[in-house]
This record gives sequence, structure tokens and C-alpha cells, in this order.
Amino acid sequence: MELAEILGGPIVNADSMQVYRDLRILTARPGPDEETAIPHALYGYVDGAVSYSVARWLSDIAPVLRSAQAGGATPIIVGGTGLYLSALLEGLSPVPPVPDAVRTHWRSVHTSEGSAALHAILSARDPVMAARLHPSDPQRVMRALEVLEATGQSLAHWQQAKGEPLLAASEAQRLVLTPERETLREAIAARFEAMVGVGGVEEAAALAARKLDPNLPVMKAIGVRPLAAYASGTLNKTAAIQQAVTESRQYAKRQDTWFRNRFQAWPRATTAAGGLTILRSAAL
RNA sequence: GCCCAGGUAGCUCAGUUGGUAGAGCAAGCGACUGAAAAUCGCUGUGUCGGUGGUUCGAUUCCGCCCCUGGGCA
Repeated sequence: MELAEILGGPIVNADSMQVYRDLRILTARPGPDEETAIPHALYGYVDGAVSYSVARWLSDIAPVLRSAQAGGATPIIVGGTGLYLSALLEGLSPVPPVPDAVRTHWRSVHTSEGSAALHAILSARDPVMAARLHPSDPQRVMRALEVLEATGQSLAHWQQAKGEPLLAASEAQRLVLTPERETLREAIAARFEAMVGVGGVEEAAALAARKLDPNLPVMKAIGVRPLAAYASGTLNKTAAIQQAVTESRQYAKRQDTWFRNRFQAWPRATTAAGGLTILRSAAL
């Protein structure tokens, strides 16, 4: 917010879960006060019934960046989804879209036959991808199968072609905020308690009441399952909170791994104030 | 006070016909191209409650003690 006031640019979401309308509290989305003070983009504008994706995010952020540039404003892109940031700055290979029917088919094969069988099918049809993928990783195996079926070409073929980055790394000032692990753990626990205090349970219950496909991304947002279970009486409150906090910590660990290894060149700061100092001293 | 069941990894537990032990979860590390708050891979964890005894050797068998849970008084 402070940086946005200095730069006059919009705050743009780079978080795969904050795009969903259904989850304001549980994804810690900016509130009305923030959105009134500073323009925000790509927050809370997608229905939970939609299966969002990196590709969709790239196409959504493109016009936001263009209009900011046209107006001479510097956008501040914030979020924790490493894949989205990598795709933005490194590009995404141009893989043709896969029809829903094809996607649904492979998901149902996975449900009925299991991961190993799926991988066996891939081995027969696309040995290159099969060798790259672990048999117990159904998500990637299904992706390889659906792309092969939809395009007649291996996913390996498509991924050989590097996509054009929407934003060159040289045009962007990057920054990773990396609080100490212990500080982060305490903050995670405190934040989740606070979410429950301001209606997190009701939000999870409302989403559960929609009876959407449990495999949809929104349904996998941290806290949704345990809090919905608590709301329906199948899990006690303490256990529900503990489970969500544990999942948050594990997620934070995965983010840390991504940032540490994929964003090695990015400057880092342990606090927001430190980060602001770095950004202010950069040529913006 | 007596009887019974337990005390093994951070947690819940398994196991060793006596040769110092292993699962799940948690944790740590890693991978990551249209589900990514997702989906996966790898890796430890230890005075086996304490103390004596028997034994070449005890976490394992025996005695005593301590702790926890249940029952009887």
C-alpha cells in the first residue's frame, strides 16, 4: 500500500486463490478499505465454479499491464504463486487448449483405474513424458495424456517451445519477502485464528453449501475443508484450526523452496519495511 | 492400600522366541510449464520410564521403585 502510494500504480494479484470471489477471508484478500484507497486488479473476480489456471491469469494480467503502462503508472504485482510469477517473467509454452470433454475423460479414468494404470497408458503412448513423470503424480500424468489426445503431439513437444514473457525481468524490480521460519509460523497461526474470528467458518460453510465439485481449485484452498467439516459437526474446532495451520505451514515451506531455488537472483528482505527500502532505492 | 493395563521417535502406536528398533503423522530437503494454497520425490529422528539382578550380551526375562489410565476399597 505504501509503495503503491509512492508509485501511483495499481496493486495486481499474483495469487492463484485470491482470484476467487467465494473466498475473501480465507485467502486474506484485500478488503474494501484497501480497494478504495488504491486501485486493485485481479482480486475476487472469478466464480468458484471455474477452474482457473496460469494461462487464464496471463491473459487476464496482460491488459492490466498494458493500461498501466499507457497511463504511465507502475503496477505492483503481489502474490505467492511462484508458477504465476515464473510464467509472467519467463513465458509459458504455447500449448493448444484441451477440450473439457477430454479432460473429464482422463480424470474419470484416474478415478476408476488409479494412478499406476494411468501412467502405464502414458508409457505406451508417450514414453518421453512417462519417463519424466512419476507414476504416483496423477495430476501431471493426466495433463500429459489430455494434451496428447487433444493435439496429437506429446506435451514434451509443446514445452520445447519457450513462450514469450509478458514482462522482461529487466523491466521489473523483483523482491522476495522471507521472514524467519519461526516468525512465519507464529504469524500463520495468529492469522488463521483471526480469520476464524471474522467469519472464516461461515465463509467455508457457504462455499460448501454450493456443492461444487470437490476437485475444483477453490475447494482446495487451505482451511476450506477443515472449517467446512467443523461447520457440519464432523470435526472439532481445535482440530480444524490445527489442520489448517499445519497445511499453511507446509505451503509456506513449498513457497520458500520455490523462491529459494527458482528466484535465486531476486533480492530478498525479511520484513516488509526492509523490502520497501530495497524497492525505494531501486530505479523505479 | 490392593488388582489390572500401559510407559518405545515431537505425536499416535507396532516390534524385538535376548544380539541396542520401525510405521503413519509432524518436521527437514528437493522437484515443479494451463488444478500450483495443487501434485509429487527423498531423509533423519531414540539413554526402548528408572534402578538392581540373571546372562557373553537385556529395550526384551525377573525383583524393586516412579509415572499414567481404569477397577476395587
